Amino acid sequence: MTDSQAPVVEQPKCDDLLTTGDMARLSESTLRTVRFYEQEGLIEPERRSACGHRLFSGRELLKLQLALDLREAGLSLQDIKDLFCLKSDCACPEEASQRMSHVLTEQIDTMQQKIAKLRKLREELTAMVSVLTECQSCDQSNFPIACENCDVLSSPQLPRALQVLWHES
Amino acid sequence: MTDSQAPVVEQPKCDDLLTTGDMARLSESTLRTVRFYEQEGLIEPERRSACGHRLFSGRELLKLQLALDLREAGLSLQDIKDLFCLKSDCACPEEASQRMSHVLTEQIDTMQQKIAKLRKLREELTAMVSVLTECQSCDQSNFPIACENCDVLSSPQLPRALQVLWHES
DNA sequence: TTGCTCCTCACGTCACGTGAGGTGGC
DNA sequence: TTGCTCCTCACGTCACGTGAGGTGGC
Repeated sequence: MTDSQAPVVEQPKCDDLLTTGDMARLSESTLRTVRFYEQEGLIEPERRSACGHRLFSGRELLKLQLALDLREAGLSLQDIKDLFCLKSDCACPEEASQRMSHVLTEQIDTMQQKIAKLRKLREELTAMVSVLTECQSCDQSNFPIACENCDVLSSPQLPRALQVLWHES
Repeated sequence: MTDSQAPVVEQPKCDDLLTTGDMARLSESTLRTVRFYEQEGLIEPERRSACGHRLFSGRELLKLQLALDLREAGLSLQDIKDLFCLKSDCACPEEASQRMSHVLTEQIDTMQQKIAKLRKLREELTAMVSVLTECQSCDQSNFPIACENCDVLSSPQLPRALQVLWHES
């Protein structure tokens, strides 16, 4: 298994720590967010450099990335903090895995609902764009008054977005 | 077509207006949100009642509902205001339909990306819950130190959420 | 008189954004 | 000396939440 030809010495690399800027770049967030998440107790630098710069481990980058994804999914920072310390707040594996599974299952559920809502809205907007292609070649001079009587908008089941964003009355 | 048996007189019903409370209930939002959206110029009451209560038309309810859905999808109130007055800011149907289609297509795109991100995170959490079922019947007394050497967590491609929320180091 | 629904300030909150002014190593 | 990256306040912003105190019709 060991390659004696190229004995790349696996350095312990215990010092390849990440700066705040590294963290921001690698997580596609901002300096401000990295500092804010530290202040809120979501991540913690391993130590500070001589001149006071924060230095984070790779594990903290993982935590930051997961936290950002969970935020985007709609969880509050408090929710995420609770998740981060759920396991260590438990006394035994049964309790920990049960509580964790319970919380995660709830979150999976609300994510599913969000996905469904987004899909529905996306469908609505897509339907609207499709109707609008008919308007691209409209030759009515009397705009937008003529729209009111236009047969393009006379469908009985006009998508709501079209009613609101295109129809007047 | 007219049913002479039951001549339901179609009232003009020009007065079946909605109160702020009606708007909040029917849109599943709050009194505060309805008033805030009015203040920001997204909706407008048809008139006020004698005692100063806002009275909205059904069309404003549609606008409010769409606005709330677009907000949930990630648009800012300014984005939504821009959408609401895009058509009337245009001079001809070609310009209006083209600009509207362009904006909507961009939004559909970002929604698609959001859906993809949510699906991915949901998959990650689902995978984690599935691994956790193995921990439900764990008989290790030495929790959580024993987890570190547990073969359940020794998979080479452990989901990130599991690494962050379950693994210690 | 009591509930209920509405009203207008006005301060609070959450998750950051955005300068202002300063430091330290190439 | 100049850029670059980092630092700490500290005020601003967006989309509301949350009382406080008051009104008006059943």
